[in-house]
Amino acid sequence: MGGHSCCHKQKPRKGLWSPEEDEKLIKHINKYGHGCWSTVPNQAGLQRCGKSCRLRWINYLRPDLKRGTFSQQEEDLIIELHAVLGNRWSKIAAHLPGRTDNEIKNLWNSSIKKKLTQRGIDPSSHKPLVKVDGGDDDKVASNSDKNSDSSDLQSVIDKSMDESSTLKKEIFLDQFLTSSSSCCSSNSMGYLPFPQVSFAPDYSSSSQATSITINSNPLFWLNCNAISTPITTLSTSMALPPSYEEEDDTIPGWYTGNRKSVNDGGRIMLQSTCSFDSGVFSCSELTSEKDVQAHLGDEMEDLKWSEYLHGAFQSQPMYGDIKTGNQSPMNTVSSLYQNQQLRQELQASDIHGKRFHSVSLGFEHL
DNA sequence: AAGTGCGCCAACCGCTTCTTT
DNA sequence: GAAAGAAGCGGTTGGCGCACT
Repeated sequence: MGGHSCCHKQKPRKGLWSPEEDEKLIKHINKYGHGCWSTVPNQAGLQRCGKSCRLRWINYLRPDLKRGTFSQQEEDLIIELHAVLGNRWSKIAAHLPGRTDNEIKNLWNSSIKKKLTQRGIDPSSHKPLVKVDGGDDDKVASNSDKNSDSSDLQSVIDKSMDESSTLKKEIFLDQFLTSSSSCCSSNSMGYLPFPQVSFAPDYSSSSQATSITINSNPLFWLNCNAISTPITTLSTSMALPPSYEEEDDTIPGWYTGNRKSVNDGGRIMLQSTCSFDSGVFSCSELTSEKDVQAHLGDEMEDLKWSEYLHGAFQSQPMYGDIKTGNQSPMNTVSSLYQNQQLRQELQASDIHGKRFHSVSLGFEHL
């Protein structure tokens, strides 16, 4: 494209902006607003393309920009959001006030990517990297590439999601987003009759019992003040090694995020502390999807179901050394880690294959 | 001091999406 | 519904500054 309508008349200036140009642009926008960007260069007396003016304003001159280095919390949030949203920088930026998509993209490419790789995490898939057997020491591969046997929960999920239900989820989400008409506040959100998948293999009778509830309703994470996050509530006793139970809040290994461990009559309940105002969701609260509108912060989010799946199940971050037990101000992101925890716990179970077959069957009912 | 390599970041490019006519 | 223009987005590039040799 190169040639915008605003650039036809005269050859636009390129390259870095001079302070004079900045001043002109600021003055003009402060006085008149930007209106149509293609007319800004002429009106402001700039020999720039309107697109270039827009970019300069958005990325550099806007008064609400937060300059300076990213905090650790911001970085963590970016990583977590990236796990959910992928390279959708503008979406990610929407959750970091004062930061631009360009800034975040640059940070990702220059810094975060490297850090994750050093920590043995594939920055694109957010899965742990593993050494390739017999290969070059430096060669690593995504864990999921290697461990694809049927006992791998991830592959089970991937298969069931990718092959049989992604299309349905997309259709569903389309309906969900387009049919939405009423706004739901953070404490009166609507619910879909979406399968709240539960496996409850008699957890009252056996120490081997595992009760897992995966709430697959996109609203559970779309309607979140700070970040969209799937809620995975799990109450389990068998999957946790004794040390977990003893250490209460401290889960060794990769996860030391924000969680509570509640002793519930012999069972250890790991509970999300997601910052949903309403706190507890129940099936009885479900309403028709017609009544539902997803909110992500203040804006409608156009997440597709397949992306949700990737975020919730396929792209679980494992940043044990990032999370150091201190609670992030962004509480809501922590539940992402819980999905990872869920996976790990299920991997310890010899029955999880069946369980996730049930998940996919459940989704089939969409 | 000069040359080189590297990282960071602002800006560009081209494509897609949205809006208007 | 189609076409055109505008805006938005994400990948990529290029230049600057710094560290190292």
